Amino acid sequence: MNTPNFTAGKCSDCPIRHRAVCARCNADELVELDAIKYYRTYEAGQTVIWSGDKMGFVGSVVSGVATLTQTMEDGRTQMVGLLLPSDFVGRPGRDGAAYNVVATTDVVMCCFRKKPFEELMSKTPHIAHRLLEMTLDELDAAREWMLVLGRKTAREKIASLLSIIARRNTTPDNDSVSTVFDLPLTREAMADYLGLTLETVSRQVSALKRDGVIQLQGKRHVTVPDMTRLMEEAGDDTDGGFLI
Amino acid sequence: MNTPNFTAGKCSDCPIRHRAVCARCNADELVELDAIKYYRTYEAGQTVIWSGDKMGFVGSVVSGVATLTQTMEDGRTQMVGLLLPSDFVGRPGRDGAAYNVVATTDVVMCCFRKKPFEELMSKTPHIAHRLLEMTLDELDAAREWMLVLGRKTAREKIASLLSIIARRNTTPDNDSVSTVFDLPLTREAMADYLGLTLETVSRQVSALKRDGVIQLQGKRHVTVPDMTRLMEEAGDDTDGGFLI
DNA sequence: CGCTTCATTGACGACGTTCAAGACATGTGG
DNA sequence: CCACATGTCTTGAACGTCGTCAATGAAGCG
Repeated sequence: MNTPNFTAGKCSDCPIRHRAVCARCNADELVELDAIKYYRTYEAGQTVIWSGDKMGFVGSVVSGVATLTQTMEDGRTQMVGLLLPSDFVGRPGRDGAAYNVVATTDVVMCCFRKKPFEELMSKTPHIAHRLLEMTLDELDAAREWMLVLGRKTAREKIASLLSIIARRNTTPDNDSVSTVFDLPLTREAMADYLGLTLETVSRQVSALKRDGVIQLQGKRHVTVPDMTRLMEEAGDDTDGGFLI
Repeated sequence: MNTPNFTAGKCSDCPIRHRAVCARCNADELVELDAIKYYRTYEAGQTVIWSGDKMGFVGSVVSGVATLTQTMEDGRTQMVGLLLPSDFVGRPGRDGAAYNVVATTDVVMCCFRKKPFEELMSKTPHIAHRLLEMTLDELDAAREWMLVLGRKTAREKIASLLSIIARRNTTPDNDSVSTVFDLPLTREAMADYLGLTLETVSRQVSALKRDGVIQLQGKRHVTVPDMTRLMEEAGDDTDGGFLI
């Protein structure tokens, strides 16, 4: 139900039309993209791409959530990206995948065959410009996350993750102030995101609940009565100083 | 002496001509860039840009080393980027700086006035393409660093930092195998990079020295007798599996 | 019902931080 | 030349956060 059925294919009806890599394209360019695109679906838990494998395509997440992870030989793993609808997957100009991509919910991807996509990119500036913009945003997000990983306590890390998900994933709430959302991640995935163990994640989530910062219905459904409080717990500036 | 005197201004003689944001530009485009560029020098320790300030320019590091840092209200700081010669500073399309930029050695910057640079970017694809490529590389580096911050031990972190600096900063060594370089960072800066305290950095550097992984002449001059050993200590794949 | 997966909770210990003292190098002034 | 100050780094001891290991609970499914 939070995976809307979009596998039809008309770009004009596409839910991510205005935010994805194709956002700036005009009608003509969309026709060209249309010719090299196809949809693929992945079930929750399925691996989309293995690190090191040759990639035949790049693409956008249309619906669902996927994760980007790195793994060391001994099995320690770190998530390095959370892919939400409209996020771009793959790197033009590179053959091999640098990370594992795993679907954490059912996922629909809009894929472009890589070679034609690269040619299209060099012909039309709109795609390249949008991709640059998106990459710069991701770089900012990665750097924000470096602060979380390097300097925040376990409690602050959890609060940071919750407020990020809340910001990108809120379902407009009927009863006013409080923010409500579903966690798209298991405790283990949260741990991999935050550089913690799943036990520590569980403990800190419980602690935030005990202290009234969040409420839980089941294990995944979260209510935040006071976002400002949550952001204070995250150690962030509460007065969101935004850059344009 | 490791700050070569380049403040003259002919792009053709520029030491970073082939790697910076201008790398792909042809002669005509260089002329246009030339018209909006100017050089600035900063002394070691000097702040180049304050986070939040309005930025009138973007630019490239020509020589020297600078750092990109984020700071929390209570003073905890995390380095999120290490700017070496040819690296790009600033974000086209954004007015305010998101990070502090501090020169750790004497630095020469090649600056472009922001507005004209943005106009030039939208006219010529070469600059935008090169910037996209560089941004993707930086994103990869940031993600690599997330693994270091989230999952590596203090000892592995130090070894990781040393091997990165060794890779980008090696002075070709007369006597064969061993790798020699100068650390451009204080212990405190290393700590800020690695999400550690300076005491822990000091202890782990001493430990690596005691165990023969590195040798020190003074506090900054490092000799690595066996790079493979160092990379093992870093927890990295020793067989550098490279992506193209 | 048993089986699996995901999550919670407790006890204990290791790793890294904190606090504190001291080493070492460089520079300044008497 | 020595006394003194300053900045950078090293080292030690005590502490605390988070990881490890293990048992238990809760929910979904054949």
